[in-house]
Amino acid sequence: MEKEITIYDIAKDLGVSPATVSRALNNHPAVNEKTKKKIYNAAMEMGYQSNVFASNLRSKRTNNIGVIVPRLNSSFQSSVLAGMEKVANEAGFNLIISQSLESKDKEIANTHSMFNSRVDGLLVSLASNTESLEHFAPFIKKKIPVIFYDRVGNFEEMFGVTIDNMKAAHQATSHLIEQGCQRIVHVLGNIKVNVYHERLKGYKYALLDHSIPFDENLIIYSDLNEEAGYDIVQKIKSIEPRIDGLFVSNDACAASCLKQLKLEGYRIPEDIAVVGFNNDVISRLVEPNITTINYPGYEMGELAMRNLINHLDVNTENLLKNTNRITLRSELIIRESSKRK
Amino acid sequence: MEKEITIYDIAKDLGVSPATVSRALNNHPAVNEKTKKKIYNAAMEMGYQSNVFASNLRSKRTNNIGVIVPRLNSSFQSSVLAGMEKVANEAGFNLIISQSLESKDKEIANTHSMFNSRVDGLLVSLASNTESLEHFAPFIKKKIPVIFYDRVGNFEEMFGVTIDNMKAAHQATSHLIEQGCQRIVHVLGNIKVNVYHERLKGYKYALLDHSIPFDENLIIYSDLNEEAGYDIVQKIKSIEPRIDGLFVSNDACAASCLKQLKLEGYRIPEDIAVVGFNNDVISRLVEPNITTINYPGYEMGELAMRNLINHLDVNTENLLKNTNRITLRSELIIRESSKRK
DNA sequence: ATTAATTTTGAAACCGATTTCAATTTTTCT
DNA sequence: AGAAAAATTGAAATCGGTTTCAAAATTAAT
Repeated sequence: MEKEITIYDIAKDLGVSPATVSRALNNHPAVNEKTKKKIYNAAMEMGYQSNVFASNLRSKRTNNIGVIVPRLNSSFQSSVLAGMEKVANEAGFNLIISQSLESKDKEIANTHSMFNSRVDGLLVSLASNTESLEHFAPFIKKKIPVIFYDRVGNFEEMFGVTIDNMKAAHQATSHLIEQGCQRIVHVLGNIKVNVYHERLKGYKYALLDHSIPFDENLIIYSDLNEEAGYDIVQKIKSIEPRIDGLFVSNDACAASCLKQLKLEGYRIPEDIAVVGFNNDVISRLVEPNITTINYPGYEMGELAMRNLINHLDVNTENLLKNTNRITLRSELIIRESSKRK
Repeated sequence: MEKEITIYDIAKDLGVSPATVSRALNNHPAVNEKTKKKIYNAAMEMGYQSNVFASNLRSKRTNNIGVIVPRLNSSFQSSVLAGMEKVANEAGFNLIISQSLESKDKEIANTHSMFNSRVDGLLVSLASNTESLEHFAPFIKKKIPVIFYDRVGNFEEMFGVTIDNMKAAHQATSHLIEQGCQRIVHVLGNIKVNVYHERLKGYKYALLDHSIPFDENLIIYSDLNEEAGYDIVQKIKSIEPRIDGLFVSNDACAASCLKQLKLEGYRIPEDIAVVGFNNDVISRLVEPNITTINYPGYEMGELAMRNLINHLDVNTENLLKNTNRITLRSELIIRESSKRK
């Protein structure tokens, strides 16, 4: 075990006090420029490395920010993380990332673990079966900021960064109606998740606005993965009267449906017009290209992180009250899968 | 600011010494079971939370493991991270993740930052322009284990978890040859990256083994993103004599090429047989399905992390010498894009 | 009952940087 | 030059667990 260089070593070497060394290295104004230079150089030469533990112990800060995502291996989530990492890195924070794997219990465990490792702030996209936010209470009590993004839950009290899912779904559905669709199937995930809950609402309102009756049979619940297409299309085939529009809450799943529909001989968009969600790479690569909602994951990550970091400055306590929910702009991108001339 | 409960508070409350409290909470054998119970309960009731800073300061461990990836928003990397997170979480470690964005300089900065935050170990997939491993020297000197995965560089000294890229490329190329291809284009990324370097070798050897001359014109360098298809196909069109096989080092890019080739009127696989790499979701969703190499990202993450954690136990120093490079099994998955009856 | 062996416990040093408060040095002003 | 003000510096306490070493308490052995 090598002996580490401490500020005491530097102090002894230069015949000054550890206090001065500490101040110099933190660029404290109350230390003479010459002494500073001297200390910098000595620290350099001796290969000094600040001991974060000791420093954290006093400052009570880790410069670590926790992120809890439902799944790491999701195209959307990894864009979000990329955006977060960029902002955090530039601001000198580290990212501690863990995944809940869509399990409430694992989310709770992760939350505890983040709390114990004393992250300075927490960013969370909720698991699909999370029913309460109790497990975040310790953070609130200690005034450690917690910001939710995307999966913000149906809880009013919390900060969150989302898109307007209702509006987006309304747009998507309206678009299908404008293309002549009258019987539109909506495929979505667990209704407990705000994201799907709101999209369903948007779907319903769009029907209402165009005087199309809502039909419960046209709602299909799914885990939305890339293999779900088969089952979904089987269900679709059995629906009477025939459907002519399909709005899937996720591009990978939409692509899977598209493939299966083509296998079954449906023409897209003539027989069934299809709209996805997310604007994943995949929506641009399958044939026909899938009309989708552009869902700005990277920006969402940047914004959520920037917001969190703002909360960390003690001076900006008022921000806490002013910013309750931030809504990012999303947009419908019309492509071949739904465009009827 | 709330006063935090410390072991001193508990000690005073129960009339024992802080030392005993510390030992009890760490389940040290040299403390009476009854006292332990008593202390556990008191700690519970008082809402005690261990202060990691103080604890780290002595133990010199953070329980944080650093991961540096080229990009977070990559389907492959996020699978790897998912695997790593699972193993780390189960073993009680946190993951600190940062991305190099394929920049050597950012990688160096991230490495420094990880070192300063005193991670217990480091997992790295190198940026494409990294030319030396100097920046990891401080880790080596302090005996902090560093393990590379996937992008391990062309450096012999290092531990690493990879697949046998040469063999995989050999298999892919041989398969195309067996389907009757004679003029096979290989699309790959920066040759400095071991992954592409080795795949090119595999491609060449496969040609050699089937007595097909190597033609420099059939090698196309690309950044392999999902929009690269257009340029690649333009190049392909200009190649004389015509090509009849295409081996792309990445599924997203292969899909992009596939789409573009179809737009240009090529029949797949009759005119050009296509093989990708990675077995990304996308390879199963485009039409025709893309023949590809199954690249076990999740397992690679698990394995790399398990390996790193092993290195952390001081008793297993011998492991260091025994394990130099771990090679994961990969396999060719034959699908319609290359299957000629 | 006495001694030896074993368990438990506590006092105090320690990890390394930060910070308060007072002391010292330097600069400025009459 | 002498006093007052400003700029630097240092001693020592502090953050909260962990650990060493020795003392005290308990159990086992003779």
